[in-house]
Amino acid sequence: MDRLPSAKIRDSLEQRIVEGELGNGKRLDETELSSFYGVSRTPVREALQRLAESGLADHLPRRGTFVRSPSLSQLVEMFEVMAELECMAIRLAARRATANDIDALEKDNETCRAAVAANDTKKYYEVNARLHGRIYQMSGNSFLAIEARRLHDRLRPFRRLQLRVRGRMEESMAEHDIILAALRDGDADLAMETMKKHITIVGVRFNDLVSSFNQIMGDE
Amino acid sequence: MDRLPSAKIRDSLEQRIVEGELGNGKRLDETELSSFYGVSRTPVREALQRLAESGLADHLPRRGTFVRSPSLSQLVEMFEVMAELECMAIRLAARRATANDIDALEKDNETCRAAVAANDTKKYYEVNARLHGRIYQMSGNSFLAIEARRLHDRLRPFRRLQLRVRGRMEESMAEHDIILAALRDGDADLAMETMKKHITIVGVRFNDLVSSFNQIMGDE
DNA sequence: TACAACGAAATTGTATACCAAAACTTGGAG
DNA sequence: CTCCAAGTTTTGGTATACAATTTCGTTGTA
Repeated sequence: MDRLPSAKIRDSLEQRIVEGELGNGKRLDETELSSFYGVSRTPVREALQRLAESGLADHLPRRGTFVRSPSLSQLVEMFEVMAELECMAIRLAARRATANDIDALEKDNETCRAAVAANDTKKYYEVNARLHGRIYQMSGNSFLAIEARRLHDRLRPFRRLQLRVRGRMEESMAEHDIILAALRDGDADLAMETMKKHITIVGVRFNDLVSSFNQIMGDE
Repeated sequence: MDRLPSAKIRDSLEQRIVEGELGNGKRLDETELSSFYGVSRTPVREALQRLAESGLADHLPRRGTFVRSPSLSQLVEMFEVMAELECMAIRLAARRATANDIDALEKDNETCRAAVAANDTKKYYEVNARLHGRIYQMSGNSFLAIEARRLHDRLRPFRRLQLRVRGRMEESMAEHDIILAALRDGDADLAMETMKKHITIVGVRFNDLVSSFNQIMGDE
């Protein structure tokens, strides 16, 4: 699998954006990026076009391309949609999951729990993402899986908002437990209900959210 | 609003794809397109990158860019997700709709009904799209509105599948009526339930679907 | 100081020419 | 007919040039 430089650049930029290295309206200078990646402007421009198309950047004609960090209200909207997609995935997964699938989830969940105990947030995020990705796959709807993963990735830098709230990490683990148990029982309704609560940030007090948000975004 | 040539080409290609002019794995030749649009290869290549990113085309390294027509199973998956998004939109809209909003919907619905009576399918599709778009807006979640519209557009050439089935058009109108009435009553549950039925193609018999699909796609 | 106008510098968008690498085509040879 | 090799085509990318704008800095003025 020999990917093209332009595709690699696109992915690298995506990663650097969602990891926060390039944040908050940062200008993506074509010549600067071409020297950074050691290529000419052409592949860089193509990468930027694709970033803009996928919504991670904003392209203003003859002005430049800028990292698009969603506003707080857009962020809430995105989480609202994410909750719906996760809900849908778990509902389908509850119908289609095999014992093997659920075992794999349990395993991830235990790894997650260990990460919480060890206070290893990096590990937690990583395994958590894998767990949710597994659920998307288990839904049996590959289009849903792709879209959910895309949105999940895009929300990654903001997901920690959910965990800033005191005790949220333990609560989150408890929700995972309930969801997995519901999956084993084939109780789609309980799984959905818990998942919606699990994802949504509506329950987070608005002030907490705004302050965390400003911390992440650099406040200005 | 002076758009760039590359953006215009991208949109033109998108339109030509969803309208069916460029269908089913059609190769998008860079030099051919550049002479067609009277520009050099550069802006064409950028337009193709964006098309591929948005999922309307497939980009195979060093082989070319091809119109991506979803397989039948992918199509079912996409409609499944579409139903979920529409459901979500109508649920939110039921909470937030003003009398004015609903009046506008009623007006579109009447225009729709007239189009059905006159057997004017083109008009029907157009107004139907406007009506659904209005519901997305009414959800108050602009991110949902954008995503729903994007998927709606991508499914446009296949939406007629739903209407191929005998009597589906009248049934569809009846569903619109129920949804609007439910909106007026603030009955989100009824609106959602009807909307889900309205969008989903699961109810369509599989054979009907396959044969219609093959007709559209050129069968081969 | 504040500010408006003007011009220089920088950046984007496209054109053009060119080339390497990979894929496709074609024309036998067996 | 199948297989293989040479030639052709197409893509991905470099380098360069240049028009269209935007941005920035400076100057002149109130």
